[in-house]
Amino acid sequence: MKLITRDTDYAVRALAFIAKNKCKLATASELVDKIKIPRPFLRKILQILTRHKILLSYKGVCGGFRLAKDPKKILITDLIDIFQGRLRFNECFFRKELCPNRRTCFLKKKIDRIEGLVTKELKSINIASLIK
Amino acid sequence: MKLITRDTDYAVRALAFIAKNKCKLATASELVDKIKIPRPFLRKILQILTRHKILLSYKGVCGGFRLAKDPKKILITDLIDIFQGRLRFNECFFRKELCPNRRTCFLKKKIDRIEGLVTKELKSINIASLIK
DNA sequence: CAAAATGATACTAATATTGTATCTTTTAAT
DNA sequence: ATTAAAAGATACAATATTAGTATCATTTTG
Repeated sequence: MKLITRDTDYAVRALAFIAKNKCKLATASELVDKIKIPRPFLRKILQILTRHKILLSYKGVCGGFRLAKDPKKILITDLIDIFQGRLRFNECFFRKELCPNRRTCFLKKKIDRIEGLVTKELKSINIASLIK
Repeated sequence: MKLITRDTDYAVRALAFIAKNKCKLATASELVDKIKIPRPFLRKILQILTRHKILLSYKGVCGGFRLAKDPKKILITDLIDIFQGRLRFNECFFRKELCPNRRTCFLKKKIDRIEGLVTKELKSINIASLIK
C-alpha cells in the first residue's frame, strides 16, 4: 500500500521547484525538464493545482505558474486531499446488523487512532519545509 | 485511501468468529451465514488463510476450519501482509539523478516515521483482542 | 457409493491509477 | 493584425489493483 500516489508526489516536486524559483514564473516545459515527468501528465497536475488555488497561472507568451500562497501554508495533506481524496483509513465494510457495536468496536477505535496519528504527522509537512 | 481492504477485513471477521467458536470446526457455509460475504470470495479467503497456516482445514463431511494458533498471535499486520502486501508508505518515484539527497530527504524521513508509527499501532491489534 | 466438506486454479468485472491527445483561449512581441 | 508560446478544458486509453465468480478435483464420513 502506498501513502502517496504518483500524482501527489509529482505535485510536491513541482511545487518545491516553483517555490525555490520565487518570483520568476515557472513554465510547464521548464518543469518537465527539471523533474522528468511526462509533459501532458504534468500539465494536468498543474491545471488541477491552479483550479484548487495552490498555483496562480498566467497565460500567453511569457506566462507560467507561481505559488498562490506562502509555501508554509501548502500542506502535504492538502495535496493528498486533492489528488487522492481524504484519508479514510477506517471504512468499515459491515452494516449495522452485522456490527451492532460499532461505537464500541475495538478495531474501529484503533484505526481511527492511527488515522489521527498519520494526519497529525502529515500536517507537519509543508512545501517550505521541503526546500530548505 | 484505505488502510484495510475488503479481503483483509473479511478475514478478520471470519477469524474472530472462528476464534469465538473455539473447539468446534466452522464451515464456510456457516460463516457465509454469519458474516454475509459472497460465498466464493469467502472460500478463497479461507483457502489463503489455510495456505498461510493461520487456519487448519479439515476436508470431508464433518470438515471445516479452526485456528492454527493462539488468536493472540494472529496480528492484523499478518493479515495485511497476506492480502495487501507489506506496507510501503514510502515509495519514492524519483531516480537518483533527480533526488541526489535521498538519504537526507526530509519527505522520506517523515514518511518512514509515519510508517513506523502505523506498523507499531497495527501490531498491537490481534484476533484475541477483537473478541473480548 | 453419495453427500458434504475443502483444494486448486482460471476467469471476469469494477474501480483506481497513470497517463495521452486534441483542441481552445490568452498574451507578448513583431 | 499575425504569430508563437504559453495555459485551459476535456475526452480518451492503458495498466494495475481490488473484488468477486465459476468449475472441477480431492477427501472424508455415513
